[in-house]
Amino acid sequence: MEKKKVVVGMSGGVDSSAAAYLLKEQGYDVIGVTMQIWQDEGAEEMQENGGCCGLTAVEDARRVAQQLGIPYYVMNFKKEFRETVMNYFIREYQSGRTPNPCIACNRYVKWEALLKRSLAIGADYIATGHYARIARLENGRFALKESAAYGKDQTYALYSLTQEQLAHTLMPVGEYTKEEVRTIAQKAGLQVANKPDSQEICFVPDGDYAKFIEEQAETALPAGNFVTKNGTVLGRHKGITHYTVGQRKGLNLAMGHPVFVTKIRPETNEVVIGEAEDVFAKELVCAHLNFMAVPDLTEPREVFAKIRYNHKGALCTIEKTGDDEITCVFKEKVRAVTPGQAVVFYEDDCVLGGGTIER
RNA sequence: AGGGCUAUCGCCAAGCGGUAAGGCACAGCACUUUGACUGCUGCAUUCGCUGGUUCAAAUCCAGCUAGCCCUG
Repeated sequence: MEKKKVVVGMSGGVDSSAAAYLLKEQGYDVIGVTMQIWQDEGAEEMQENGGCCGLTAVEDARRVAQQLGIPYYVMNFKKEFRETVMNYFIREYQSGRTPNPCIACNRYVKWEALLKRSLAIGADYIATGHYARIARLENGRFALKESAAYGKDQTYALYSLTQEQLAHTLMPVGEYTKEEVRTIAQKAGLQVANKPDSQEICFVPDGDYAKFIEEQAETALPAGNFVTKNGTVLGRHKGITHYTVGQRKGLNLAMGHPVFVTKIRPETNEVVIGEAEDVFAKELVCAHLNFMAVPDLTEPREVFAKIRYNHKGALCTIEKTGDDEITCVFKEKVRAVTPGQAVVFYEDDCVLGGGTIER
């Protein structure tokens, strides 16, 4: 019988390289693809920028593909990335919210644009080096399950995948720990086995996202006031794009004790400042829902919710409070519920679904 | 232009004759496929200025300067 064809998104890093290797071993007809997303042509010295979207990506990925003896292509997704990730990123910050570009990239670029193009060239699946497992549940639905790698699980950033997308996705690395993956890459003789993990926002190489926004938008948002919840003015802020809920550093407020951003009010251009305990909240409301393990939420349910990447999760009760809205009441207060970030619901190690935090 | 008080790192603030605490802010690093949080490290050879007393002064004395308060 004919081998299934799979397109592997190769970043040049260990994980996706190992993924390609594993799939080849498993007998798939593997095609390596690197997505070109934000790099400027001829961008010279972004070399350091390892990881998911760095520039050395193409070079490293091509070498790995060659080693594995699989066809390799570079596909240009700059337009899609620009529109669905960078512009979204800028817009969100300018609205006083805090976006998660990785989630947008997964959703719109990897699992929409890349999948579409891959299917178009005759592939049955796309695969990535994400630390997550895909399972077919008894109810017939596809769902993500947390990876075997303790601190590395990436299901949070993938909660928005649809059934259709999951049906055409493979994540071979999800069965292993990071150490095991490095070992696999080493044994396979891949030179990228020891590349450091990626981090920070790939299209903001120097980490100064606020500066990036100002450059891209070609205009900085106006300075405004830091205020207490009672309206007392504490000082001036540099523009709301510089802040996020729960932030402490960079406020330049010497109050004698640490103070934190509690809320951002775009309407009045105010950034509300409060005490450490003021940034804890008992509940949140999310929208733009996506369901995974279940088709919908018909009655209240007790689940674990992660409200940011690397959040350990907190016990809560979720209930549908609108057509496309869920209210989540936590058993214990959680720190820094931040509009714009995603909340993902888990039952055991299985992703039930999630949404975008609105308030 | 009478009287009193205070002047120590960007902010707050210990110190009271024996050779500059601490907090906040700030910086760097670590952590991290988002933003944050967190942790670690660093951060006044110098105490408004000028003299004096003393083996030794930020600490005592005098003058000057500045700010605050009260009384003109």
